[in-house]
Amino acid sequence: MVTPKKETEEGKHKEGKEDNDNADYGETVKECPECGSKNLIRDYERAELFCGDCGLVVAENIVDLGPEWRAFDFEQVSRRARVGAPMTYRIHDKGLSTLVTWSPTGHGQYKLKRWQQRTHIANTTERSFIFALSEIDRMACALRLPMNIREASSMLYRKAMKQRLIRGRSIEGIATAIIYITCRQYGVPRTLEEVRAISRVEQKEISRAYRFLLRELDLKVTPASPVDFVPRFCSLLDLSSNIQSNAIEIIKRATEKELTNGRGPIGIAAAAIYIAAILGGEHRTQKEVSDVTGVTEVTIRNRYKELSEQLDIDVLL
DNA sequence: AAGACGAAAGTGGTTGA
DNA sequence: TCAACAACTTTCGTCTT
Repeated sequence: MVTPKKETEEGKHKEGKEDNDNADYGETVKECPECGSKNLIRDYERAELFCGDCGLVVAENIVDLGPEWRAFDFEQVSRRARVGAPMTYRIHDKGLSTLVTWSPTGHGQYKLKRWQQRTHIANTTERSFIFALSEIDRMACALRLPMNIREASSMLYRKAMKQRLIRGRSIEGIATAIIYITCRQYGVPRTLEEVRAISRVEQKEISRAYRFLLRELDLKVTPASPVDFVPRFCSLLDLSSNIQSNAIEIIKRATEKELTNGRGPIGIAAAAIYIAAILGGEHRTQKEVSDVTGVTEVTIRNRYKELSEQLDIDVLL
């Protein structure tokens, strides 16, 4: 993710303003509009302000949204033009409903029948698309995801549909995988387990759809960083914010020493949190951390042994 | 009694011939 | 397509507090 450095003022005004209504939100907002939490975290590297409790991105400035974004130039252009109601991707026809008037004069029944046949296919795909969007919305709500992620998910689904990738596959599976992918792209990753819990399909199918989409849509999803999980896990464990920053510090040092290579990011995050909590006098048992993060106590032990030894951290219980 | 520890065997995904 | 492989899980007996 590359944060945009100051371009010319011109460019800022033309590009930025309409696309991101929360442009200066970050300076004023003090609590999460979604859950009311005051635990807001400022991430300068990613140029975003997000809620430590629900993961809601309150304000952000992300420009690099991946290669697929640019393909939708037309919509972006029409979005910038201040004409008509704002369009949203979460409505199946982008909010532009077409009213088909039927004239009693003309060729009557026969033509109507032809029209119905021709549009039958369109109607069924349309229907499944509506269903997919409602599913995306349902899951996004359940995961308390911010609006921008929901919109991005809807867009991705639309793209997959345009490329005829849905045919013969489960809508649920694809939709779930898309949620999973989008969370990753926005740096607020959910674990596979968390996503599975709110989905109607099993993990195996989510994984299959996930790999399939990455391949077919040629998406680049950088491996999740352990740091991305820390705020949410810490708040689930009811740990104070300085524990949180200590855990992130531990992860950064571990990354520098390349202790994280080839290890699962969640296990690293779990161990770092476990260590930071003990050092900060807010001890949590391995079981508690395990329950929240979804990695086993064994893995937490192994990671935390490695980290504490290699980083010379004395953890006295 | 609860938590931490670690050995050993099992599982699912990745890789390379 | 298959086997080797590494990370992680499951299970379980033991030690520590």
